[in-house]
Amino acid sequence: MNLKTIASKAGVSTATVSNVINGNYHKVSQETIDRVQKIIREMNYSPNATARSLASKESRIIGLVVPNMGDNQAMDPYTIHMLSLLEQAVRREGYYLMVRCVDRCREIVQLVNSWNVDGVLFLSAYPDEVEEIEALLGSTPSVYMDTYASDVPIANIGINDYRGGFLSARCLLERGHRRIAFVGPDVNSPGVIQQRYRGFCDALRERSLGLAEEDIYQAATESEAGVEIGKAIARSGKGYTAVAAMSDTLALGLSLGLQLSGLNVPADISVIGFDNLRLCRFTTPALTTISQDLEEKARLTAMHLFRMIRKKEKYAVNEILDVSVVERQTVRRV
Amino acid sequence: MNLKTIASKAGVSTATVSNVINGNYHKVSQETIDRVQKIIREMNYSPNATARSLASKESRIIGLVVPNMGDNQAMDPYTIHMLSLLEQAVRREGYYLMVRCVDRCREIVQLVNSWNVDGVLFLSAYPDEVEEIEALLGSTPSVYMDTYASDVPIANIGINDYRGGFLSARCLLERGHRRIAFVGPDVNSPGVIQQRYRGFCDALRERSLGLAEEDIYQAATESEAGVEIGKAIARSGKGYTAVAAMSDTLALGLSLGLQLSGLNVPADISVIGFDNLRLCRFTTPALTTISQDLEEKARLTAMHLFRMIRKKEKYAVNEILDVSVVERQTVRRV
DNA sequence: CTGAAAGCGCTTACAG
DNA sequence: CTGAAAGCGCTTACAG
Repeated sequence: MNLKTIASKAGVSTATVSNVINGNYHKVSQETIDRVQKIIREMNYSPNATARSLASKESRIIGLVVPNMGDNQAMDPYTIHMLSLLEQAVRREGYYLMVRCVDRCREIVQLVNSWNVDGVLFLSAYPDEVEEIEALLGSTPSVYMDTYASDVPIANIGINDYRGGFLSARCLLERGHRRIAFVGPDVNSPGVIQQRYRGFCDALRERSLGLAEEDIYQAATESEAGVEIGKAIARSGKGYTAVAAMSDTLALGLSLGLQLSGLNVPADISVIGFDNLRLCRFTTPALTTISQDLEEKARLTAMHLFRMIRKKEKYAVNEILDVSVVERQTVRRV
Repeated sequence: MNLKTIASKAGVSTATVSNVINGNYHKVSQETIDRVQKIIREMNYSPNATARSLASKESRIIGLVVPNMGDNQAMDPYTIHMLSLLEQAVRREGYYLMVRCVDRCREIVQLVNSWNVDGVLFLSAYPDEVEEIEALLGSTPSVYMDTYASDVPIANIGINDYRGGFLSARCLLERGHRRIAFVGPDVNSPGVIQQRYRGFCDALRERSLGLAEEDIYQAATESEAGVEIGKAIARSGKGYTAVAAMSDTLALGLSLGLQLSGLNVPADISVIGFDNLRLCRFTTPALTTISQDLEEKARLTAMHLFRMIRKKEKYAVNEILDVSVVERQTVRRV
């Protein structure tokens, strides 16, 4: 059941069997190849990846780092959808996916050191930890998603968050909304949300409008948090006609909170989401949202990682995908 | 950066360092322990898992097998939610999670052989492949979810599917529905759906009703498939007053299909789902469904696996969790 | 084209 | 309590 067994059955050395297994055909005669392969098939042999990895310093493992995950946290639909797309991509290349949820990205040290991972994918990272992570990773290929780290040369695949925020506001403005609430995670820490926020404000500014401090409702991206905010908005007495949420999950929670407070969406108040998750189409009313192309994002991310692995060379790149408004039923004209 | 380095810095043998790392404290004096640990910390050393695994035949890797996944398929919300719960459980125990999506479960051979995984979790398996899988796995601990394989002694954590189906029908019957459509994957192959189907039929039978062949609509669990079925049901002219879907995702798609065809849920037709995914609460109208406790299911599954690992012994067990009706807004009284 | 041998970084009896 | 040494199952120069 190991190389040695195969080698002796075939009457060759382990080196030769190894060469056959690894496709180094130019080092082996055709008849030896055939004989060895036949025996491997007959014995249903599959090489021990652990030994292989130890000897070759490669592992065929891709580490997937899911950040912002405390001990008792489950993944949100966006994360989970992306995970599933990346798993597919990794599987197609014949690699293994090791998923690691962490609170902060630097907790991956062990994953990388221990398992000789061939590459690491970050579902997102904070700008201020990227430098440390890269130092840690050394020459191990890595690709980040949605990471704004202008000072460190990394491979990043993201979307045009600024424009997403801009379109979100413009969609509401064009439909006559003026009293708008903005709901999302912290707009003050650099990253995805801050960019969306800036775009959002700039669109308002074009119409000589602004976003007051009190019109910004801070919430994590889970739907549960959205419910509370929805209620708060309903009883705020601020006369909002629309709410812009920075994620679809948040938007769904918001809508529920608003409805529980007696407001009808969109008759009384409009809601716009962000991401265009699949479930947006299946709610009633269907959620109007800013669409990003998750499939393409996953595809590009995997593509760059495997290109680095094949080239045996890391490189920096910054691919920014476009976004667009998907109009459904939760934003009405006032 | 390896054991040897640490050993020489500490002036001891690699065996001693190894003992310290592995907590075999009874084999080492306290002062040696302290000295070695200090150096390990100073050098920020973390052992090579690959070498460790090769030497010890353990890996700290848990394989998670996600079945029914073709090459271009993404995971559905149920799968994905469960994955996230299991990842959490595995992480808490200090293990690594290797996710493997497969079409049929037997494709895991490589995973298991190659990586010396310490345990395998199956998100579900077909009864007819369980025996083969178990032969393959040998003494490697394994726990299945939602698997009906009465002839092979395995550890299985499931829910009372029969009762779930029964409750689904009874909920509709009690509210006066008589013309009911049943929507779900194949009821003819043994497993989860067949059990639900049987329970469903038995509840109808109690009222001297039955389910005609033509009232059974077969569909995969994705929402997209549901949309088409919803349309088909709307134009069937069969006068259904209610539809029972065997998954929430299917129910959401169904609702959309019905609405696109001009039927209002629940005014014109009622819908009941199955699973009680989180998103049921956030749709309008909120989905009435059969609830299963995913958290508990994940917890029990992980618990049994790690118990086997610690005991170094596989055992058979069949834990069946209860289900219940969660009434929301999609089923009305007629 | 083929094989003997060293080495990857650990763990684990075993002897002392 | 400690260490020398074999071994886990591969890969990879290197010599022939």
